[in-house]
Amino acid sequence: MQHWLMKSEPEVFSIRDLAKSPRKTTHWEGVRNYQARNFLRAMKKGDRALFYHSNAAPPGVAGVVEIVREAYPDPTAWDRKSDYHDPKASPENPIWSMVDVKLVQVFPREVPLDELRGAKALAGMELLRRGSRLSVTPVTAAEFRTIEQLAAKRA
DNA sequence: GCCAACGTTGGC
DNA sequence: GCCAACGTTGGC
Repeated sequence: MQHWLMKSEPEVFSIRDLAKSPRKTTHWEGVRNYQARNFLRAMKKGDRALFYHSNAAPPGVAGVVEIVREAYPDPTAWDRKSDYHDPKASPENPIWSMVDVKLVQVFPREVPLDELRGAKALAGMELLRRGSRLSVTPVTAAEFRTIEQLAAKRA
């Protein structure tokens, strides 16, 4: 099983929105970066991902989701009314992919970014690299476990 | 709201 | 293929 981290701006879609969604499942649409898209395509059913709140105060990891459907075309790419519209995409040439994710757990507390930065075990995390902006990144099993443990701890 | 870092676009 | 200009991300 692989592990991942997926960013979402809570003002756009938060982990609470996911908890309120039918079957606690959503389409992870709108990824418009090739590297992030390729990570989406590498995801396997049953993989787990950390749900990260970006552009938040404070930003941090809010919980865990599971990949319940592997990559398939993202129809918002050729929807001219969508914020994620890409004029180069079409049903014949979808370009962009999405997966479906299901909520596994809302952490009892969010693990804020500064706490991630303070954890020695996370020193190599892609998310923490200076200038890192990728919205989907792989995470090692050890990093994933470390963050779960931080979430279970009192601040 | 600012701005550093990064990705993309397009002229040449 | 280079690279300047531009747009976006996301922490602060």
